[in-house]
Amino acid sequence: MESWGESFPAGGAAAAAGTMEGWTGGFPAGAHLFSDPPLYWCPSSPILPPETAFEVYSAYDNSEIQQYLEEPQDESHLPDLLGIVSSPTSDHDTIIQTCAHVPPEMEKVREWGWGPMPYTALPEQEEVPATTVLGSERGGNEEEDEEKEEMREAAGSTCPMPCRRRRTPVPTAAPRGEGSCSSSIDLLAYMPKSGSGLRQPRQKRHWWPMPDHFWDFCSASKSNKHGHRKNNDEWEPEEVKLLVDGISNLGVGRWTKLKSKWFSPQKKKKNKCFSASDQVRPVRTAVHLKDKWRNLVKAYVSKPTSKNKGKNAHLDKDLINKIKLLAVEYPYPK
DNA sequence: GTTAGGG
DNA sequence: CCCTAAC
Repeated sequence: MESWGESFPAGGAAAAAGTMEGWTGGFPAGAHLFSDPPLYWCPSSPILPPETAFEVYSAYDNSEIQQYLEEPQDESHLPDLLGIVSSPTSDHDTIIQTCAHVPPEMEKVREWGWGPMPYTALPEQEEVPATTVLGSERGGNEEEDEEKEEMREAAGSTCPMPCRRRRTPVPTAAPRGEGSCSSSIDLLAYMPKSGSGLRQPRQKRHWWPMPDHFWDFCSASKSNKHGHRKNNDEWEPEEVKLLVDGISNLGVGRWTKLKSKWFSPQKKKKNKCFSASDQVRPVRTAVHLKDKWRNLVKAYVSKPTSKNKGKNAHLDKDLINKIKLLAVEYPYPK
C-alpha cells in the first residue's frame, strides 16, 4: 500500500488551521481527520503501525463508509475511507480519527511540564466511538490486551495527547457488542440507521503545537512487537552532513548530546538545513546516529566494498573526505 | 538513561 | 534498524 503521504498531497484542514506545529501529514482538503500519533510519521512508513485504531463518528447515513466497514479491515482501505471523507455529500461532519498505540513514554511528556490543555475533556461515557484495529496481526494475546487496556484507561482518565481534541458525542446507536480491541469489532453497530435524520453539530476544532519530545515519541519510540522498522527512509545527504558536523564537534560516542544539539526539530529549523517538508523526515535516535556513523566508517575506511559504499552513493566527495578524516581522528568502533 | 556491539 | 548486555 502507498503511504499516506504519497496518497494525498499535503494541505487540507491542518494546513488551514495553521497552528499545529510540525504537522505536515497530507490528506484531502476538507477532510476532518487527525491521528495520534499524527500523520507526521506516516509518510516515512510504507505500512501502518500495527495497532492503528479508527474511531468513526458519523451522524448521517453514509452507505459508502458502511460498505467499507462491512469488509475486512486492513490498511488498504485507508485511501478509500479517506477519499470518501474528503468529499462529504452533505454538510454533515464525519470524523475519522486514528488512535494508535500510545507508547508508555508518552507519560513522560506530561511529567516534563505538559501544560494545561486548552479544552475540557468530555467524559468517556458520553462518547460513542466505533473502533477497529487496522493492520494488526494480533490474535487475542491476553497480556497485550491487558497492557493496552491499561493504556486506554490512562488515556481516558487523564486525557494525554491521544484524546487532546474536544469531541462531541454522537447521538446515535449504542454498540451492539463489547468494544474489545480485536480486529472483529462490530463497526456497523455504531453507524446510524439509514434515514435516521440524525446529524452531528459542526465542531470547533482546536490545534496547538506539540512539544519537541512528542515527535520523538511518535516516530522513533521503541520498536513495536511486529518487527517493523520505524524509520525506513534512507539518510539524506543533509542528515549525514549534520552527523559529520556533530562528530567533528563532539567526537565519537556522545550520541545523545549529538542528537540533541544537531538533530532536534528546533535545530533543524535554525540551521535551515531542513525545509518545512523535512519535518516529516524520520527521527534519528542516538542509536541511529551511532549506527550510521559505524556504517559510514565501514563504507569508506574499514571495509570500503562497493556494496557498503553503494548505500551512500549520493554523498559528495568533500563530505566523504571529511568522513575519512574523522574516522582516523576518532576510530570507531574503538 | 546511554552506549557498544552483535544480529 | 533492532535488540540487549553492560555500564
